Amino acid sequence: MSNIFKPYQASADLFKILAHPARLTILSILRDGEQCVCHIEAMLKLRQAYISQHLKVLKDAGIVSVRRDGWNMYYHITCPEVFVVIDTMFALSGHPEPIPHAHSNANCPCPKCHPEAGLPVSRQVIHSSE
Amino acid sequence: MSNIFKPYQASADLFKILAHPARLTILSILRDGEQCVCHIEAMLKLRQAYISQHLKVLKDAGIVSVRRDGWNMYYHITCPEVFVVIDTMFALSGHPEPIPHAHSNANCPCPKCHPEAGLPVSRQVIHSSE
DNA sequence: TGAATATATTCGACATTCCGAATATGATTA
DNA sequence: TAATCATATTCGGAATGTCGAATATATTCA
Repeated sequence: MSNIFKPYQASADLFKILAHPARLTILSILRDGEQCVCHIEAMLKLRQAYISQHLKVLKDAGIVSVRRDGWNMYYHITCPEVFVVIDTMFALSGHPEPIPHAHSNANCPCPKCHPEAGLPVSRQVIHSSE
Repeated sequence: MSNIFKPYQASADLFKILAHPARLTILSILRDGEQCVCHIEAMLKLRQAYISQHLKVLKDAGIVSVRRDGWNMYYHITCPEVFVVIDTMFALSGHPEPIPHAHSNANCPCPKCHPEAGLPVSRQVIHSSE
């Protein structure tokens, strides 16, 4: 492509990665520590494959990495600097400060959130919150 | 779309605007003051219509505004806060500080750069720089 | 080994963006 | 008014992104 664009190509590419609300939401969930896919799934109530696709984009961009633990894949942030960009943009678009990620352990079936951690999610008892 | 994304939609939209090297380059030119389209054209050596298309995107997003002066349209930044985001991203992608925009007046035929300002560009004498 | 589980990949339809070519618009000068 | 000038818009094809459905993979348990 045009040679003039060269210095801004990398920035533009990274902006493109951030230009999707699903990915921004996923990053906000990973922000305060690693989470497995099923946790993200439970939080966002979105299809697993859909989340996996976005996680792949983030991973290919070097923003997150994965660690396997038994059945589960735990994703974590490897480039926390992106949050400086994201927070600035978030403030710019009307939000004074980042939204804290509410870990609603009660409704999340993943082994990290659930008391009976380690059991297959399908065998865990979901505690109704009332 | 999904309700969960709502808080991040505006941020994602703005990221999308910034996710193009041509637009980042144009913004860097406008950074230190308004410029007419033909100045941008001369700096980037790109087709006029192409630049106009990107300027429209930036204008629709509320990042720049236009002022007419005779034949020329002068664009200027109306949302300088975006540079906080851009600079942060630029630093993140390997550049310690923003690239200063070199106004090479000698080669730019626009009325703002040229000594015989006010004449149609086509009638101006381009001073070779040697 | 085979079934169950969490997650990943592939495929395809659809939407959007990119960008060149051609043309239109609106201001200015003769 | 007609020609000229800077800039804008429209159109269309190619490339890319989105996202659902189906399927594949790797791990663990029985």
